[in-house]
Amino acid sequence: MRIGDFARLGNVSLRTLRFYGQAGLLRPANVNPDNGYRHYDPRQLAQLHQIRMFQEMGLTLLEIRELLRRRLTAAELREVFRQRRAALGKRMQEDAGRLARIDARLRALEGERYGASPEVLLRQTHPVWVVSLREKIHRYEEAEEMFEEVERRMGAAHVSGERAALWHSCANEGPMIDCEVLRFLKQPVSTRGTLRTFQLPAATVASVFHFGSDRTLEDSYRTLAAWLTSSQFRLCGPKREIYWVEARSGAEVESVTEIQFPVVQARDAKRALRIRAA
Amino acid sequence: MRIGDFARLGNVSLRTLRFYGQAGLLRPANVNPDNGYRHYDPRQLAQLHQIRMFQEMGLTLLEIRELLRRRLTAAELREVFRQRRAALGKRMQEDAGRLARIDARLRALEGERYGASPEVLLRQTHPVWVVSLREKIHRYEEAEEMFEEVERRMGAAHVSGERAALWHSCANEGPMIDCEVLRFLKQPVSTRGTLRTFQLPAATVASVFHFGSDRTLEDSYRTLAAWLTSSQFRLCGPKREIYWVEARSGAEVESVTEIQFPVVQARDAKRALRIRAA
DNA sequence: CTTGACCTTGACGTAACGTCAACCTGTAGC
DNA sequence: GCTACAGGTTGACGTTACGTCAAGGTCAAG
Repeated sequence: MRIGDFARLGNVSLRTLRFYGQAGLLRPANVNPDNGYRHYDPRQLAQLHQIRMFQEMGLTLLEIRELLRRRLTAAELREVFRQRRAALGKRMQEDAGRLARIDARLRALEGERYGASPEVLLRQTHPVWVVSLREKIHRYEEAEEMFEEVERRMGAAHVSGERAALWHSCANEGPMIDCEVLRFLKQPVSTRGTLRTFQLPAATVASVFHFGSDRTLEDSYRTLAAWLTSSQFRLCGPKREIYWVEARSGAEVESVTEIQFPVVQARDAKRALRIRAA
Repeated sequence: MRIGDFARLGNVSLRTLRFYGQAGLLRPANVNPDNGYRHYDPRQLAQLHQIRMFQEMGLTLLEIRELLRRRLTAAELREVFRQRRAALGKRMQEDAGRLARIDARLRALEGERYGASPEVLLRQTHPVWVVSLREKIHRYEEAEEMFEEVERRMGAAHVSGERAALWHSCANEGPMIDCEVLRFLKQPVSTRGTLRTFQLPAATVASVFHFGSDRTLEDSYRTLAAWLTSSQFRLCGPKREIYWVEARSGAEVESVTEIQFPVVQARDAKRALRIRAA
């Protein structure tokens, strides 16, 4: 059986078969030494389909080759499949999140009559280690002192990351502001007293970047709030601020502040999704 | 802001930033002509995150570049997202199938005490156009005549694909065998009378390849039946046989027959899966 | 003998970077 | 002024699983 016929039966391209041969996955049963023609045994059809099956499960050709070459024990095989299962499950989880975010952007586009907010990003954050100090304060300016206290108590060595803050409650929600100031860390460190070290969890956040003076920060908050009400997401944790770049007196550096609203899909949105999927 | 700082803030590698620059996606705000150093404006952080967001939705860098370069209308943007949504949905569907098949193989490994059946494949078939003739017959041998009738009535031009058959009921299920013989087609053709043309639907099938005489075909059926009872799948349609290679008298060619059992997950397996996912 | 289908090897392209290698720059400490 | 050394540069090659030429050899039919 020549390569063309074999490829037709196996529903693969000639290139694929030549590639499998070269990769040591599925060599032709014999090769005519005069003209180099590859000849396949019809029995190899089963092998070809086996390879395609493993491939479809997400194994790489290298893994498949090893799997076929060294006769694996049942335990090893099980381990391979379990790993594949886990990876697939993870990807499906992530895809579900991606799908939700795309839906959110689609809905934002529907409500375009207000002139949309292309500057609002909807993304996943990574978990990050932080050291924090939480206090109730009267004015936002007091946060500065809190940062300075954290930095004094930690020493310069450990606090290499950016400043950030969690606003557990804001000025318009009561008489006091519940503020938690953070510094990002590279590794967890041990802390005592009022200083806490923990891993700021990953989250889906709606975020905007604010450039320039803090006096106009309110505008960005309003943008985010407007986005939130028109989306099918709801706030699910304290608002975050990250001070990526801070203006320094003297140097002409503009500050860059990111405002993040951690969000989850509202309950009715999830239900709608499940119906659509079914 | 030099490239290293910008990369740290944006949580990307230097290589990535250089690549984005070269790809015209995100060029440094300015480049020192003396030493070639790239300098980024902190404002570009928002652009970088926007790019990463689109990328995470599954857009290619090329698409993102076009999307950012030509200011798209809301309608065009919506179309892009809708397409992404559809692709993601499709992948999630497929992944669900893959996951089920991996689970099936894992379960097969658990029940290894019987010596497993590594020759049983569990795979997806593609839809394929066929012409068919269905009749009730007494003995399997009569199928041969049915094939000959189909081929006579179709003419050689159209029936270029392999022979195959659907067994709606077999000898052990009643006095008559309900047999539908098929020939694969490249394109649909119009047929009259008892000949039907339709697209054999895609399916998840458990299959084995049988080599050699039909007299031992029963063995392969038994293998598949054993696999089926130990799996959490159940038959969901007529058994299929595909005659990939047919022995010809004279030539020393062994025949190759594939037996396919179309299957779906049993109801309890689906429930178990849903619980595990939740 | 020609035609056309089929086969060969070899080379390059894909997407989004990772990972060297070889070399240049800027700053800090002595 | 010299020396580290951290940080920058370009350039090239590797990754996966093939697709897509290009240039040329082989085989069966008419």
